[in-house]
Amino acid sequence: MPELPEVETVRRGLEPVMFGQRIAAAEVRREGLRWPFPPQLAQRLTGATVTGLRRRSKYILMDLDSGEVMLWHLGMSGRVLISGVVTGGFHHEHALPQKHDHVVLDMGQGARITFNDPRRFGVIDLMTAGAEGTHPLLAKLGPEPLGNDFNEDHLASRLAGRRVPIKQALLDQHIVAGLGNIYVCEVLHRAGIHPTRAAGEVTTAEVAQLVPLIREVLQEAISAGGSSLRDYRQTDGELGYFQHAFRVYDRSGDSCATEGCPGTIGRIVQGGRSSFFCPCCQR
DNA sequence: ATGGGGGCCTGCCGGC
DNA sequence: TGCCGGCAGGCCCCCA
Repeated sequence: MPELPEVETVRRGLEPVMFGQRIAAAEVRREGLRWPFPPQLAQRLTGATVTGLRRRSKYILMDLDSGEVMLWHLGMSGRVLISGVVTGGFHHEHALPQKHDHVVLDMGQGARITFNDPRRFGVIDLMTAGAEGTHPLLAKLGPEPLGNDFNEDHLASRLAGRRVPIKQALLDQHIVAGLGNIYVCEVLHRAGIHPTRAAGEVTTAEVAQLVPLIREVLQEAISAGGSSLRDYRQTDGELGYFQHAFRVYDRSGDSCATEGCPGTIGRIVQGGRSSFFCPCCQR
């Protein structure tokens, strides 16, 4: 489910109710998700104050005054909902526990944060502060696509000589961290690049276009609160609305949105994932 | 090093 | 109505 824009939207939702607040109670309702939770998770969280909320790629990092950092990944179906607070004059009551609510945090001020994940591909872990660089899930990640380390030189050097399709290269989190299936499809369409083209065959000029287009698509999606297809929701339960701006993703059979292009959006499978593209204007 | 494919889970949707 | 196959915003791991 969540790619960078969705995770950033969740982070922004959590910030006002978690930053500077104490975790009064932590309920851990199963042993783990994709991997077992760290030992004594609930005890290690209880009483800690959140001193920072950061995002790295598709991970949310919560700094705790206990000297630990909690890492969340939402996998394919993870959701984070906030209840018990007033937003926009509306009071969100605590809901009854739902199926697949795995971890519940009650903050000192009354907000409740619930991590729900039906497919359980998500991750929750704890690490020592400052250990981000060595955490196995974070250590080898490529640069943040919205940061300065992601630029034409970096992308060109990582694509050079690679025979993998550009679609799969952009999904590779070691090359650039945070893109997923939706946004790679959208980026390649805006760039006019066919998803099956070998990464090493993407020209210098095209790489130069890809960098700002990746930033553009991600920024637009963040501004829209992410994309809601099936399970994703913002932390207040509202849908994201970038899905209305999709030009190719899940639009097989639609007319191409490119000005003057007579093409029809098609679908192929690459690396076991659907790729949506216009065979006419993507070459 | 690179690449391909399997596997982890649950839920939903369409076809028969 | 019920069953079954296919598919889903991710990513690790093993094999050649």
